[in-house]
Amino acid sequence: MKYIIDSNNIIINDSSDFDIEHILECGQCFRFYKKDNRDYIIIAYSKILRVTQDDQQVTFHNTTEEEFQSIWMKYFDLGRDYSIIKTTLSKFDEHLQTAVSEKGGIRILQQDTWESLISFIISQNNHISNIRRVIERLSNKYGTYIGEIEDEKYYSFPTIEQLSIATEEELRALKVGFRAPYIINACEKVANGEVDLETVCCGNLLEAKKQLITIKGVGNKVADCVLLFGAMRYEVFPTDVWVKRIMEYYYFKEDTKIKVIDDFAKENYGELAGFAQQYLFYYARDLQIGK
DNA sequence: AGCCAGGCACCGC
DNA sequence: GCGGTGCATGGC
Repeated sequence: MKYIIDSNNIIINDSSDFDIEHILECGQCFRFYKKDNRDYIIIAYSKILRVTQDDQQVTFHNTTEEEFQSIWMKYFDLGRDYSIIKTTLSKFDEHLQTAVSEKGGIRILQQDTWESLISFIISQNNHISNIRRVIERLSNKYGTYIGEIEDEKYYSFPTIEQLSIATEEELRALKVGFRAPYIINACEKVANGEVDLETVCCGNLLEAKKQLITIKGVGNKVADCVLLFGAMRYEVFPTDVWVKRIMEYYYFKEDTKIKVIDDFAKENYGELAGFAQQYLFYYARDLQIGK
């Protein structure tokens, strides 16, 4: 995607496949702050970025070309042509076509694998607003101070080493609830190499998933989220309550096992299953479909 | 007040 | 292997 440099800002003029609200509010990431309509502060890779958008353009504030190329191009997946993905998915059926049309500004962020692992452990049986608050508390306590905007201080997501010092009592004090031992177990298994993030990220997919679900508190769905949102494994189809509901509502017309939905998605959407999932999830949740 | 949330571990069968 | 239940917390 082409960009232009305007003093301290980087600007994109073609935003047909980029909507900062869709990208952030679609449930894939948790470390952002809405300052105004289509005006967000994002924390990722130990950096703070402000993004604003209007009808003409997207502006990435106060960043350099070097930082933009090395971090944000990748983070926002700007090297990928989403118009092809959307066209392909729209051809499958009218429901997917509607979801893609309504939520066409979604892009799947290339987030950090470790941060995704902990974040989606926290996400289980939880509301997105609460997930975000818990992750913010974790970052404030165990992460590194990375700067401030308008008197608000921001902290990076804790590294494995930083989070490994946390005790169960401390974590419970941050209101992670029953997930406290899960986080500790994730720290242990990643630190001692039983779970190799390099494998999760770039190795054999089945081996990656096998390793992930050895962690207490990581089952099929959390593993799939880590693989999709933290490891660019676009062939996985995380099926949560919302995806289950919309798939039952549109396709199966009855209570359906997750395995059946998963197989259906893989067979139909193939390499694009992860993208399909995200359009469907955001669309369904926004409209409360099937609830 | 009771139900639910981007589920999972644990238990009984 | 499969289905039921409890789980911390907060919002509605």
